[in-house]
Amino acid sequence: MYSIGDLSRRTGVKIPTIRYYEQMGLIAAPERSEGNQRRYEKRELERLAFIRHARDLGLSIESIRDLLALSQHPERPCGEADRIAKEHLITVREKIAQLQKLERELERIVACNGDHTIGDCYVIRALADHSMCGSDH
Amino acid sequence: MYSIGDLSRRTGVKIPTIRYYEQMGLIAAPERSEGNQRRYEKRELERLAFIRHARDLGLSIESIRDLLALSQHPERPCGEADRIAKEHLITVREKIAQLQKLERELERIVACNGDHTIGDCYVIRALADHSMCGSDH
DNA sequence: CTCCAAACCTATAGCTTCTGGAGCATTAGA
DNA sequence: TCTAATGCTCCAGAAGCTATAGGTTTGGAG
Repeated sequence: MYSIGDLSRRTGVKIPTIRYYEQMGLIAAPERSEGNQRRYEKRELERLAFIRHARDLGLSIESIRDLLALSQHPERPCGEADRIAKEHLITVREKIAQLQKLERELERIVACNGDHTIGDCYVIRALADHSMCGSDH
Repeated sequence: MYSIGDLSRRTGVKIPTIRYYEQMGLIAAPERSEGNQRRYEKRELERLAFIRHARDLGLSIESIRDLLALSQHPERPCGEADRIAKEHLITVREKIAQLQKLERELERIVACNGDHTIGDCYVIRALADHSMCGSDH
């Protein structure tokens, strides 16, 4: 039996976050001690570790909820779990591409040395005038 | 004189967002018509375009507030504006690196074909068991 | 057994950056 | 003059937590 603090230390999920997950229905309400404190079993530790890992990978609470539901049915084909992961991979790649565009633009903007005045600062001018942009964001 | 709708169409910033920016102090409360509707001048259109552009680049409201304050003092040296942009470039690069790590891990996870059952699905197993990860996130 | 600090409880509010709706007022054009 | 489009304020919600206040329980030391 683990207290909520044990669970937190073992998974790296903060205590209020564990309670939040319970409220959101990601983990079931656990047993309570006589004094009304949460007492968890190993099963719940594993489930929380699963959630933690998936969150680290950037999956949404919704996706995780779906994956958890799927994992309750080991006999079903796993195409759906695959689809969720693949879909997420696509959004991760899109984010990377977008950030790289921003990186290029920021590099251009930052090319100023900071040794002149705001009046002719490239940072300020670039932000004020979109037409100076190379890309089409 | 532009109505809030004109401003919205010209900058691509949604109407409630414009009102939100006013509330947050990013743009000044404009003149009002006799019937209490907002009436903007060209100056405010430019300021909003500046904000829009900076938001597109992912700058926080706080950073934008700083840049706007700086742009009010064209005589000052622009090192500060530079610093903000450079700092942002660093965080953008960090985000890219992190997402690329996730990309690699997801690629590994997704290598399954979806033609078997949840019980032995790599997606589910990989999420349940952190030790299967290559990287150290 | 008693005591006390650490850990736990609930409830609520706040963070960030908007977005949307309800219910009513104004404006612009036919 | 009429009416559709647009605008107003206020409030709630989304995501995913985090923090605070004010109180209770637990576990170990003496």
